Amino acid sequence: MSDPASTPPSETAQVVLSKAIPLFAKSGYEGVSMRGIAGAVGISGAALYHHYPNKQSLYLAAMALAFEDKAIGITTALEASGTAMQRLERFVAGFTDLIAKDPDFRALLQRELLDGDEVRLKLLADQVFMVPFQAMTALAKELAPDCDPHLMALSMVGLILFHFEATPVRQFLPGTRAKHNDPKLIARHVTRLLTKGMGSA
Amino acid sequence: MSDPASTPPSETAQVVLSKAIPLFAKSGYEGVSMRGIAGAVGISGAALYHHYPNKQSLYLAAMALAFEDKAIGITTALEASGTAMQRLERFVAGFTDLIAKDPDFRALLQRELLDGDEVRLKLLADQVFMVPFQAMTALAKELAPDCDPHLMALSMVGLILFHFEATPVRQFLPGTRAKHNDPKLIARHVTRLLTKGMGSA
DNA sequence: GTCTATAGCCTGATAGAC
DNA sequence: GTCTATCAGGCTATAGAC
Repeated sequence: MSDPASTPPSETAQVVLSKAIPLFAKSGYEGVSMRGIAGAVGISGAALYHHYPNKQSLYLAAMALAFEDKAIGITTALEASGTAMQRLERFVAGFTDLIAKDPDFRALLQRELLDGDEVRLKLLADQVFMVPFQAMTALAKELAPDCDPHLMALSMVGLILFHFEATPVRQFLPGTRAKHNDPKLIARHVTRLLTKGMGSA
Repeated sequence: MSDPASTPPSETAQVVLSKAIPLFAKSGYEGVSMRGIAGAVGISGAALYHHYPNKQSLYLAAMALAFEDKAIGITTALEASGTAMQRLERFVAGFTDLIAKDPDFRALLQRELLDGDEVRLKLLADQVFMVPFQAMTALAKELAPDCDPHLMALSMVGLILFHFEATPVRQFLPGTRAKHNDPKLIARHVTRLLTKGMGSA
C-alpha cells in the first residue's frame, strides 16, 4: 500500500514506481500493463497488488513521484537575486535544462495535459506549477506591466516546452539542423524572443 | 478497403473515419476499440474489417482525413498580400482560430507528437506543416533576420498551441479568468509577444 | 512479500451465412 | 456489405499456498 502519514512506503513500493515511470512516459496509461511493470521490476504481476490496490493508484503514485521536487528547480531561478531580466534568463535556462534532462517528466506532463482527470491535473498543478507560476506572473508583471501576466506565464512555459514536444516531427520539416536539439541554443532563442520579440532591434 | 488510386473509398468507409476521429482524439489509439468505433457508426465490429484490413490502417486513414486540408488555411494567411507584420498577424489569428475550432485536430496533433511512428509523423509533416512551415520561415527571415528562422517558426506554432494544450490545467492555476479561453485574446497576446516581446515599449 | 493458478472480461481478428 | 458466432490471447484483479 502507498499510504500517507501512517507506515512509510516499503522499498519495493518505491522501486515499482521508479520502474513504472519510464514505462508510463513511453507508452501511456493504457499502453502499459501491470504485467509489464512487474516484469521490469522482476516480480510477478500479483505481487504488485500487495503494494498498490489497483493500476490507477499505482499510476497516481508514479505521477506523484515523477512530479516530486520539480517545482523547486523552477522556482529558485525565479526567486534568485538580480534584475528581472537576469531572473528571466535564469528561469528559461533552468526550465529548458529540466525538460531536456528529464524526458520522462516532459512526456508525462504532455500525457496528463491530454488525459488527466481532475485529480491528476490538480496534483500536477499543485505539485509542479503552483509555486513557480506565481513567481512567473510576478516576473511578467515586472517585465511586461501592460500584458496579461497569466497569459505571459503560460507563454513562457509553452514556448520552451514545445521545442521539445516537436522534436520527433522536426526531422521531417525543412531547414532542420542538429544544433536545433541543443537546449542551450533553444534557451537563448526563447530568451531573446521573450525579451525583444521578432523585431530586429 | 481504403485504397489509393484504384476504386474510390465507399461511403461507409468515410463515415467510419468521421466517427473514429473524435474517438481517437478523446481516448487515443489504445483507448479506442474496434467495437467502440463500430458502435458509433451503427454497424458490427466485423463489418469494419470489410473496409479496413486492421485497426492500424483504419487509424492511419483517420489521421489522413483529420489532417486533410489543414495546411491550406494556415498557408493562405501567410501568403496573402500586405506587410510582413500584417501577414504575421493574420497567421496568428488564423492558426489560433483553427486550433480553437477543431479540438479533435489539436488533440490528435498532440497525440501524434507523443506516440507517432515514422510513418505517421511523416504524414503529419507532409500533409499539415510542410508548406506553411516554409512560408513561416520565410516570414521569420523577413521579420527577424538575425534569428534562426527554423526555431522562430516552431516558436510561433508552439506559442499558440500551448495555450490550448494547457486549458485543462489552467483552471487550477492562480489568476485564471474566463477570458483566458478566448481565442481572440490569445491571438492578440501572441501577436504582441512575437512582435515586441515582453519589453513594455 | 512473493509465488502459481485462475476467474472474468475485453481485445483484435476471422469464418461463414445471408 | 453486414451479420452472428467464435477463436486465441491479453488484460485487471483475486485466491490461496508458502
